[in-house]
Amino acid sequence: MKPPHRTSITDLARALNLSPSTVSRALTGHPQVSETTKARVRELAEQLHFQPNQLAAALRRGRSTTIGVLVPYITGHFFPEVVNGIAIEASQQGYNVMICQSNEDVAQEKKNIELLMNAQVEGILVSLSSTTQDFAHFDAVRQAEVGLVFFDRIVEDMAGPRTSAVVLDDYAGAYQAVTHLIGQGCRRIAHIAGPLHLNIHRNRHQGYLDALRAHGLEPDEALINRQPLGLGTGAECMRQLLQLPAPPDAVFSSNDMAAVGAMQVLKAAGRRVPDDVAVVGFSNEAFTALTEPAISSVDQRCHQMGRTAVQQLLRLLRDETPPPVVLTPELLVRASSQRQA
Amino acid sequence: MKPPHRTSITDLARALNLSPSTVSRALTGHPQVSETTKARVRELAEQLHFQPNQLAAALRRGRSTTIGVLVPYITGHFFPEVVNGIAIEASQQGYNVMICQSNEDVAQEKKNIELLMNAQVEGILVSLSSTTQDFAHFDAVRQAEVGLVFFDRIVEDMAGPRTSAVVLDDYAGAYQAVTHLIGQGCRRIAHIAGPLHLNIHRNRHQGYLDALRAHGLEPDEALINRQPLGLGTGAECMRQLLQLPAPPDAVFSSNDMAAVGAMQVLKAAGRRVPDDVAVVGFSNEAFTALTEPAISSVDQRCHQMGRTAVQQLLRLLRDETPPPVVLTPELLVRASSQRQA
DNA sequence: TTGAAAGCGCTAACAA
DNA sequence: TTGTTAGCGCTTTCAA
Repeated sequence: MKPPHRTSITDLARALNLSPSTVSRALTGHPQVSETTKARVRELAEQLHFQPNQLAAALRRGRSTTIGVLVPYITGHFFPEVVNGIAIEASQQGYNVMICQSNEDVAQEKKNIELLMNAQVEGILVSLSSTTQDFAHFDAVRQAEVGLVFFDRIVEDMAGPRTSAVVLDDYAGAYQAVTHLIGQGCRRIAHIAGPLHLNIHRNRHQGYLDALRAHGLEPDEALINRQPLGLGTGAECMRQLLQLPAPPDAVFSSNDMAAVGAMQVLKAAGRRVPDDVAVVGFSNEAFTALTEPAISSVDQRCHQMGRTAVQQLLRLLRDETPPPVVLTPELLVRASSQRQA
Repeated sequence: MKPPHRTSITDLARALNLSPSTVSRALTGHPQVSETTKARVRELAEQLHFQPNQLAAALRRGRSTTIGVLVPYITGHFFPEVVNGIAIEASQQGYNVMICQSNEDVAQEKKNIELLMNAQVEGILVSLSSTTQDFAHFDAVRQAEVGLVFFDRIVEDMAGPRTSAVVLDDYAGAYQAVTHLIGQGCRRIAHIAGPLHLNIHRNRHQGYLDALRAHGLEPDEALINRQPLGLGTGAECMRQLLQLPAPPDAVFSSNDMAAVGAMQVLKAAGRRVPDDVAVVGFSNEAFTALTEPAISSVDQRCHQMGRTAVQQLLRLLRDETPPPVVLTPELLVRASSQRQA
């Protein structure tokens, strides 16, 4: 069995009676190489389907042109969209992308960070696993002169060399959503808030509170629920709300799944959405457009977030120190919160 | 500014008064190294946070332990789920994953294949772009002794060295779905089939026809629609079906989006689902569980497909010649097709 | 404008 | 059990 020989620069050099260095230079378009030589080299390379060995080049240069991405998981709506943005921007900038998932597990997160470091990536884009409390594994990254950009789920107080972040302005999104509901005439707006130890939920909750107060409405603790967010809990929560002496005339949910659950209960109870109770969710999941009525939701600019994360990383690699980027979300008004004029 | 020196095997060797080879062997658990030396090496490696340079190792070994994945896009439901399966299996088998998307464009597909080859991947898992007609760019892959596994969207007649495939048995999925509808008492079953030039749609269509005939029902051309599948076309198609002299008592749609469209029209027209008209979709998209009623659908075993693709690749790399794998889909019966007993 | 030589960090014969 | 040596394929001084 003959060795699986892929054509190398040395091969080209031999065939053309040139030195490897010249061939290498010709291929990378070095200005000091004569046009004729360049032409000869390129022609042969083309003809033999020559593919340069990135590994060798990277080893020699000390630059891999690869960036690592570490997300809690790659399914659902949000992360695939962000990763899509990352992939597109990275490819435009001439970088490859290596993707890992932590499955919301710190141990795997740690392992994956090592893996990416071993692969000699030039930078890492991370969205933290929900179980991450200790951040020591990221120190190693920065010591190794590898860029680090957190997105969406970030380490709050992690200013540091070669580190930046991209987040969504959850506060503004919630504020927009609630302001919109008030504009539709709603006065008792419930909030399915999610567990407040997560910063995204905390910020959305604050946006909710501030929007109410800014319009002269006093938040009512009875209208606020802090259960984990899911279809079932959204439904359960709505049932409780309907039994209040003064039930709400709107619901702002911190995620879309819970909003669906709430809406199903409303419909089953014979309440009209949006006329009796208006509903707004958060994340702009694909299914929000498919329920009946379609659910208004806050779009998280996933794609933009991915692109921005890559851009931040490239700035870090140029030794700039870009401040964290905060993206402004966009409220998409659909039937669930649009009352007749 | 001091050079960004990451600890190397040579460093460890110097510090321990050993040769690099011994250190290397100790690190990889070579049996011929004394336990004491191993312990010393490991301890120092730990202490200095030593991370081996994969690039160098891969170059030397001629094996990158990286596999490439090329999909039309990484958003939506199907591909992220498959990629998830790939990532998990690959990681378990000690491989890294490099992901590219073709955006349904042959040119990008070609470019990405080259990119992956340059990165010296050991194998590539591909789902074809819908515009791919010419397959020359894949010949190069196999000539380079790189494994090639097609999944979902495959090259039909591409038997070849170091090549395999994983697909879903679309025919069986459709057959199951239609048989189920017949079992629910449906007799005039419409089919939103999608354009039949795509093999997946063709196979599902055939499954539909055969299931009908197997139960003594003659297919009615008036009940079959071949428009591209979307929310709008599903709705449009349903409107037409309702105007037939003998409208259908069930709809089997080749995808879930069109099923939602059809169901919205049914509800708007005051038909009860499933009692007047039962509905079954295909793909088990997340939103099928969220509509009202929830839509029965055929699950495509995305996760399994990803894992299997990796397994097939590893077999190819062991010089086996595994036959293509055909996965059997699973019908998930939900409210949209479940009539009272 | 081109070539010679060295070396990125690692591993694997072969030797001792 | 450990060390010596060579080289994976590429880039990059330095010299011609």
